Amino acid sequence: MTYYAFGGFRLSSTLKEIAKELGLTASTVSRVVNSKEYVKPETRKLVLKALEKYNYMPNQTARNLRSKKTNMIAVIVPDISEGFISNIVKVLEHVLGESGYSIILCDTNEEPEKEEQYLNILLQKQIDGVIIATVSKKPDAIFKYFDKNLGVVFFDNLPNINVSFDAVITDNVKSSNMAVNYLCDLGHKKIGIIAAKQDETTGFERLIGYKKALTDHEIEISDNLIAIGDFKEQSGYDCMKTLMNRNPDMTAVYAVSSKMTFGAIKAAQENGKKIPDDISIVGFDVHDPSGLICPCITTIIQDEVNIAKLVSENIIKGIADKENSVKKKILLEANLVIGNSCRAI
Amino acid sequence: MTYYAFGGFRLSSTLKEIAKELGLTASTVSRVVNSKEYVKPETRKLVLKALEKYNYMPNQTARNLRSKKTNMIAVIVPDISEGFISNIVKVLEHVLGESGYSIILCDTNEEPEKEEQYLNILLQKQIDGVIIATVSKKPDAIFKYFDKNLGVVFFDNLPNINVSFDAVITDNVKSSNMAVNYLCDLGHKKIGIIAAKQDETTGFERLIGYKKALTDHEIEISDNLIAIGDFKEQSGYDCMKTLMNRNPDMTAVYAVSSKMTFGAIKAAQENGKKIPDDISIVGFDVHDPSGLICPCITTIIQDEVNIAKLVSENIIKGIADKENSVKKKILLEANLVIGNSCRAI
DNA sequence: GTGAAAGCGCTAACAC
DNA sequence: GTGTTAGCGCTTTCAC
Repeated sequence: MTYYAFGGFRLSSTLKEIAKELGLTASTVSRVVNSKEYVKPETRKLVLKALEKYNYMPNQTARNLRSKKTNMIAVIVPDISEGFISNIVKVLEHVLGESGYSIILCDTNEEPEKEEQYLNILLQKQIDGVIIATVSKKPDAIFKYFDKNLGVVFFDNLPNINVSFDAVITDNVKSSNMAVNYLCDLGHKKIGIIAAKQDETTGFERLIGYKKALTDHEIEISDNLIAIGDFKEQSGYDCMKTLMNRNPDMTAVYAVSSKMTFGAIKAAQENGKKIPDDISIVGFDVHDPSGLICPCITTIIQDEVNIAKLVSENIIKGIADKENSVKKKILLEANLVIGNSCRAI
Repeated sequence: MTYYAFGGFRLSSTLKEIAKELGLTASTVSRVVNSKEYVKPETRKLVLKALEKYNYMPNQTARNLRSKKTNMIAVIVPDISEGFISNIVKVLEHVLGESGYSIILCDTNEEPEKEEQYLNILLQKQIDGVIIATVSKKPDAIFKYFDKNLGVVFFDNLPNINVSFDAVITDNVKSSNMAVNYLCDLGHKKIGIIAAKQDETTGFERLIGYKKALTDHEIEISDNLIAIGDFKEQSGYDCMKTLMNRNPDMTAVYAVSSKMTFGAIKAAQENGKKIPDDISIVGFDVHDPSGLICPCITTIIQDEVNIAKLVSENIIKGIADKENSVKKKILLEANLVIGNSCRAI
């Protein structure tokens, strides 16, 4: 087995050092490093050999200072351990990496204040752009950090503010509509919803879609069938209990987040309800990497890959052409993935 | 609703500009910014007001260049969408953030070559440290990037090399031992293992633990009961098929990764085997955020929070005292979480 | 207490 | 073709 001293051959030489070694000047060496013209072929060869010999690596910090670019993009998310988020982050990292960007990951743990703290640090770090799934209720607090030198793209949830900005999101109204239509078409009339915070666009729009579907099917909207949670499992559980209490005749429930779906199912099972025999369930963002969840849950699945690709595309555009890039909101369609958590009635 | 021009109040002024405004010099303003002594109280007050007025933010790029520190730590992982990894990354980000570090996330997608590519870029970016769950088979290729200016901590899988380095890992031998002991104690004699790549320490050591448990229980080790996968679901499926073919009398299987466990279960179910009635299964790293997987799988769960905390602690130490910090390997115990995928025999 | 000067490592405009 | 110079924004001696 080969023996190594910890630490390999990095000598971390500078342009100047190498130039001195060769009796040249930093400019010339720089020209070679950056493959610029106007260097005598022989000189170039000499320099290249020295670069190799000293294992030269350009110091990006110095370059950043000069170019006022860092090739770093921050990705601010509420919870990296959530499937929907980590799937998107994975693609973001991959696609943006191919364009030479590195990703600074910031997990706010769903705490709005942390978004501000992060933005403060990140701007000092001179990042080129920020991709953010915000949970903030105070768009002012966030927007004040954005200036023309920063590319910004929102995804998942949007700030509730009257300014144009770039965003890539799922058409939440349409998705919910699809989910609830599906239940209506199966013959359900008493359909509950476990919605979410109405001051977040995701929560708000998903409720709209539910109402629209009912209206389209000429089913009356009843407040008794609407419960508002906070995206987390416990609230799904609590909401489900409430809904079941209030509506003994409810035959289906639509829950607008994965964790609330899990909570709802546990509440139903605890009350002795079988899924889908006694109650049908449609979820949102329910990922099952195991493929072993039973019953297999019918759920809305967002187009994570394309969300990430479009976010990447737009942040790159936004960084390249800060002044003129037209701010736009891109809506993607989601899919209803049919499992066996719903039955016809 | 308030109206905003996109872009808030950032004026991105420099020390020099502010100094000029006040008829002072950058040094003095710098002293105030950095809360240094030797500034007349009145001057300080004046400067503070100006800093506020112009919303001064120090340019970290410039500071980095000067201080040769960036307060950035790279985290290189094979797959951020895997539960074990994202749980650890979440804690790392949180703990290291509290110490003023930002995290650059690098997902290698299990491709060893990408580790080298990343390290190359990261070193140019002058990161202070790197935390890495390597998948590389050529430790040389990685080690050559590590010098005394870089804090390095390994976790999960270790490079197979004769150099001392910092690492925090689960005691794989002991964990496997625990898993297989459990099966033995339930009375199983014909216990299969779906192990993993023997050139990765994780794969290698988990097989050792299996053998040790059998030996301790005076059960003969049979090659027929050993299948080697690659951590992924398909291989778990394939290995399970092979094991079942070769050993019709096999009553239990231990799979050393979550995805292989899922694959194995599907293969078993496809062959009409009920779990745990016909075959008992113990998995590794099987996370079920839904709590709805049935049967609930008995599995080894690593102590992710403490792994992340110890990694953080050690990378910080390693960065602070590069020369003298003693390189050490920290072994943590895992837990066997009992579900209902195993039965006594 | 404050300023002047140098320099972190690199690049680019301008000279020669 | 190559060197000289200046400067990105900041910190830190060293003078005064």
